[in-house]
Amino acid sequence: MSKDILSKVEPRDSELNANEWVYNSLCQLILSGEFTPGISFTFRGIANSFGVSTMPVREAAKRLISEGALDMSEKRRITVSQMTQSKFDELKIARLNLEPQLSGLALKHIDSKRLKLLINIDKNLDYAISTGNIEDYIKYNYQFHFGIYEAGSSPVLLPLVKTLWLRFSPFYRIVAGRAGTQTLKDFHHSAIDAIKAKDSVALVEAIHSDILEGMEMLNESLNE
Amino acid sequence: MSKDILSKVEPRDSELNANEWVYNSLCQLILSGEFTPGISFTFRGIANSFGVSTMPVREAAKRLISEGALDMSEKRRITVSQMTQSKFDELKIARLNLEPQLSGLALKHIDSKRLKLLINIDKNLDYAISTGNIEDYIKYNYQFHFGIYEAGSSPVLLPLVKTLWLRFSPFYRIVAGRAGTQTLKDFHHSAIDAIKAKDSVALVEAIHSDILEGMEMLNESLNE
DNA sequence: GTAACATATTTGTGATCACAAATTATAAAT
DNA sequence: ATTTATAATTTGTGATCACAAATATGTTAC
Repeated sequence: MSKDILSKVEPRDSELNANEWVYNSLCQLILSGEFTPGISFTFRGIANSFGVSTMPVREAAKRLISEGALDMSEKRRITVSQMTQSKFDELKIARLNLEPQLSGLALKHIDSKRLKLLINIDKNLDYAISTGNIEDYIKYNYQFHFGIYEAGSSPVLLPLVKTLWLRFSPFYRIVAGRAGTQTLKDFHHSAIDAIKAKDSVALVEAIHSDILEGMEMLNESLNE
Repeated sequence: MSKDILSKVEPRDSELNANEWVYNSLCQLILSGEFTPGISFTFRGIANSFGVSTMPVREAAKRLISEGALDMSEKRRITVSQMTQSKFDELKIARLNLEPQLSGLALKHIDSKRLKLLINIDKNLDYAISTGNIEDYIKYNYQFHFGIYEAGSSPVLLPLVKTLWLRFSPFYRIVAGRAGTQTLKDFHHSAIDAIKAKDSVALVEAIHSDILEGMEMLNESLNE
């Protein structure tokens, strides 16, 4: 792992344990599409990059392995998990069954301040789509979805869903450089309308459609 | 943690890493209802019980913490997570949305040998219900569900569902000693019939009903 | 008896070390 | 040039140590 990883990562909060800092940082790197599937590390390599010992790295990486985001596939090597069609299908099923429900639970906790935030994120997202900026698309798409999900406190479903995102996010990198984003319909507008109207059924439906579309885009790239 | 934990646990396979052995063992203890909610440990205590150093225990326990089965709530103490009504509701939602789907995916991979196994497990389950033996009920109920789920290889959904079971299983202990099991209808028979008929819709429906009933039983105990 | 304080012990965290196993690099042979 | 054999390096694993912070224990004072 290159030494300049630190520049792409939040500096360490003094109150944060080393292992939590490493874990959060690796999550951020995965979720932002910074890691390509197949890229590989070693504990010592990551430890050197972060300037810590191997101990906190082991805890952080092992956790990500158990969450399915990383693999210890070849022996003595930590890799970003490769995607397969069947894994992808399962991820799609899990997302479609959990995330709409989660958004439904969160709806009643979305206040006007958060709504304003979501509208702003969506504006950035629109721009990213129109300019084909896949990196910003990844970032704002994540912020939009979790901006909704995190409104309600869902200690079970929210971490579950986050592990799903950790698994498919590296594959946005595959669609980078293509014109894929420009063909996307924007179900986020429907979601925002539903939130304004406090219409739970409509919000669930919008999130469902959005997931379907996003995963379809990824699926097409997977089969080429 | 008492020293005789080793007697309740599979002996260590020589090919298994220490941390995997400890993890599997702790899972087994949790899933079998051996641990009561609120019971607390220390890394060193577990390490002594298993006769290993704290290293593999840290990895195993940290993983279970990240999976929501254990908590590091009070500082310097590892506990079996306490249940709350809202956590329980989320677990119910997650189970109802994932497990029926998972059983549907697995159906086509259930051969006659596995069907025979399931019928046998169900027989044991019936007996456990009729005699009010909650410990056997827990064991055979787990074997029945995962006997179905594990038929198909679902690398995403299966581990996800397992973490759900790790979270609610300790609460079967609460209903121990009550006559709760004797009032249970047996949706496992419906499930077996559906498997025999290779009827996916019926199987999904049976698993759904079974989860609903099982969680309802737990929910009643939670509110007393 | 009970509260307040000081002491002793235990805890999780992070770093370091030893080691066998796996990988990579090097040399030799055909 | 390609394969084979050997040496050197790197890897994950598990154990141990140091340490600050938290807990438990003992002691005193009222």
